[in-house]
Amino acid sequence: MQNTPLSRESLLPPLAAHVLEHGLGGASLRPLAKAAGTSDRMLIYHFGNKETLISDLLEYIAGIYSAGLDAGMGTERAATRQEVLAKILAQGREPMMQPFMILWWEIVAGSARGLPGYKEAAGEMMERQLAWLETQMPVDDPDPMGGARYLLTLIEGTLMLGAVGHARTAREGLLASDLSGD
Amino acid sequence: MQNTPLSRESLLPPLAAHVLEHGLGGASLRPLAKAAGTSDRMLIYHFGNKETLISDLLEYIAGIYSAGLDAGMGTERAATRQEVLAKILAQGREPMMQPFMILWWEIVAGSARGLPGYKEAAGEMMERQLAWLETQMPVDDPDPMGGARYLLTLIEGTLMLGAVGHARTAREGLLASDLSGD
DNA sequence: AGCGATATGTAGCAGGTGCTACAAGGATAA
DNA sequence: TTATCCTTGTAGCACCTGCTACATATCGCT
Repeated sequence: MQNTPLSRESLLPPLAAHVLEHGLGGASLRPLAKAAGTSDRMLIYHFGNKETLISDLLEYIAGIYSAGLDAGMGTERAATRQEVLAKILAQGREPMMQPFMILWWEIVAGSARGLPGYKEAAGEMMERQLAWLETQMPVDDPDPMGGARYLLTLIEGTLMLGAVGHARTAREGLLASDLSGD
Repeated sequence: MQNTPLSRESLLPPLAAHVLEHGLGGASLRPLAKAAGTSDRMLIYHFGNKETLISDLLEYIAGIYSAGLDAGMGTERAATRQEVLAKILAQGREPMMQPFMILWWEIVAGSARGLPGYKEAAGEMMERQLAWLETQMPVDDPDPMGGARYLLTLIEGTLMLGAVGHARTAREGLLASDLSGD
């Protein structure tokens, strides 16, 4: 036995990578351990049980998502709500974000079903996205707080429709909104 | 061995009931079979394998969802888009719809991950909801088709935020939309 | 040097997983 | 009656599941 001892902190990054690639639902200890270069035995030792592991992992993933949001975009503001929306939807379509988007719906599902740790992680991510959205609102927006919430609702609806193959429906819907530049 | 032989059709209702209660993710053959009063052996016999079973089950669930939509609401039209939205969101909050709402996010997650059968079921449900929504649009709406798509996007975003404990965020967002009666 | 706490490897347990082999019941057709 | 097919029950297989018992190595402390 050698080198730096494992710890929750050192284990979480490879675990998160594995979950981002393969999902949460089918995640079981032995594949997770293999991805982290350890054994299931050690995962249980460091996290206590699987439930805690998943909770900690979700919290960690929420953290890197938030950090990615903060770092991901410059400070130039959009001029209209419509531009903000377009910018964010374009960002969500980036290939780099894809594993995240896919995982996101699993987190929502777990949250809806009340699985431990899921709602906290999902709520945190929403909060961060909302906060970030507020900073992106046009400077002359009459109601930046409310507008950010409105856009968030539209964004999530659009993403959901995209996830089930109805991206076009959402696109056509946005054209019929007050955002379409009428 | 006795009475009416089993068939896919006779098996699907109890299977759907079980899945609506316990979810799709952890659904395994033996509990499913028990819920249907049979053995895993017979489920495989009638459906071939688990994947086909789940696909057929999703299709069936999409069907009963559609039927529920058709039967669920009267024909009196709302006068404004806002009223349509409020009516639908109220319907979604009904306790009877809760198992459906919870299952829905699992279907979305499976659809996003590309699991077989999920996208078809999710797409079908969206299509039905959209069609139904179009019939509910105000008679004097300038763009019923686009408006229905716009409302669908808002609805799904609102439901998602609700699923992760941010119902309030969505509510405040809707107040900042053009629907708020300004 | 000795001791206790921490960290890890090896083996294994009881139970669950999808699925299959085999046999047999019952209905139907010849 | 006999043959055939459809349907079902009983056992079981190989594998995976989370988790644990036990032994052992390593490190800091006294």
